[in-house]
Amino acid sequence: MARPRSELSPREEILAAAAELFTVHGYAATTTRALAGRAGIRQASIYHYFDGKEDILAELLESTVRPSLEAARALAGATAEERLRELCHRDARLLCAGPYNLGALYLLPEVRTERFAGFRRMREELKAVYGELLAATSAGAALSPEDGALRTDLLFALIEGVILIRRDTPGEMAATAVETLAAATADAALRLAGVRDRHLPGGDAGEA
Amino acid sequence: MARPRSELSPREEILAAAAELFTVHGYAATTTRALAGRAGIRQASIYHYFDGKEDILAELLESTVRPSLEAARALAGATAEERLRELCHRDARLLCAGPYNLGALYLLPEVRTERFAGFRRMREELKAVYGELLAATSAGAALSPEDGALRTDLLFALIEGVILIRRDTPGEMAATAVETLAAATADAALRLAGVRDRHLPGGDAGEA
DNA sequence: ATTATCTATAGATCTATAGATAATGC
DNA sequence: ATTATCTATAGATCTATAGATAATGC
Repeated sequence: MARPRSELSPREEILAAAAELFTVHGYAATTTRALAGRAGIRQASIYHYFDGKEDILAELLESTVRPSLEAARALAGATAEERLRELCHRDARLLCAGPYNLGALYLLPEVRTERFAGFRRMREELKAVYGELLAATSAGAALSPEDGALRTDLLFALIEGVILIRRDTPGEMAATAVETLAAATADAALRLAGVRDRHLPGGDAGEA
Repeated sequence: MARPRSELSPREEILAAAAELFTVHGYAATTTRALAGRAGIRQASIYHYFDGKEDILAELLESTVRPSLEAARALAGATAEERLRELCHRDARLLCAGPYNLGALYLLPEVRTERFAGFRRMREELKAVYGELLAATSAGAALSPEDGALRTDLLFALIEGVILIRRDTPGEMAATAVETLAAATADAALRLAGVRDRHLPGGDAGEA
């Protein structure tokens, strides 16, 4: 139709609208009409690009974990401790950067339904990587399998906790604030994991 | 009407139904009809007990943080470290005990609306207690105000992360599982806070 | 011929209120 | 007289589809 009111294709426009409205108001409370309004098209035109409202959320969810999962499989650090820090730092940054709090989509109650099992599986895989890395550290190796699983849950919960922190912060975070939070989260995650910091005897890595 | 189909008054029956349905399906996706059905009454009868659907959620939210907040103001521990552990342990237990994952109500997108400002204020007060306790520990006292605020956010995020952990656990947690998770969460929280465990050189307090 | 878009609407809800009826407590 | 409960429904949506119209790409 050659009416590019912005850089984005209509399909991307719909996804951007959904990213904003689903994260702020939730899935059920966001009508297809509101979505269309924000995307600059008519309500019915959404169905030319998506089979239904659920498909929009599914695409957003998967496009959000996929980069984390792929990055998790290609970590550069030499030791398990270094790779774990790298993973935590990167995920924390992904969660707090960008114009919308996309991680908040994970929190939506609708995500528990069968339709989003694909997303949940990817998220479980990501968590499994955290578990393997933790088990490969000297602190993690000292734990029983049950305690290791428990600590993995807590570690992963802390990373996802960044979503909650961001939700309480109004507006988009500045680039420096993103870095500060990501670094502090990685530090906190390693302390939680029980990894002793070998650089500074005080305990804090202190990248302030 | 003298038809107590259970121990609960109709009003409590409605709140119990809402606790279940709001935590599982969310607020917007739960209809007043579904609520009434679960409570064993007719849809319109809800309005005899509540002014509207929002009031039901508001009551659930406030009745969930209030105990945490009151307990936070009456901690028994002698040192700040002990009181912080006590607070973390108690909140973690409150979040993972009970038949429904009531903490999941905090995650609902609707909670950000003006109607629930009262709840949000109470939650902020609870977080402030965490911040004060952290600052009173030797580890916390060593931090700049900014780093202290950041670490408080992370500490609080970990505690609320228990909600996410529980959400991934099917069914109600057994009493022993609740204790294990609450203790592990408190341990993890203190490591995150930077509090050195003075009892065991290994790092873990280990109340398993 | 296919792709993109729109208007109009079917069909299914949903919240909250109106108004009736019955039980309860003075 | 008040409290509890019900049936019925007004009024407002909401999702998805039908079907028309126009632009695009062979």
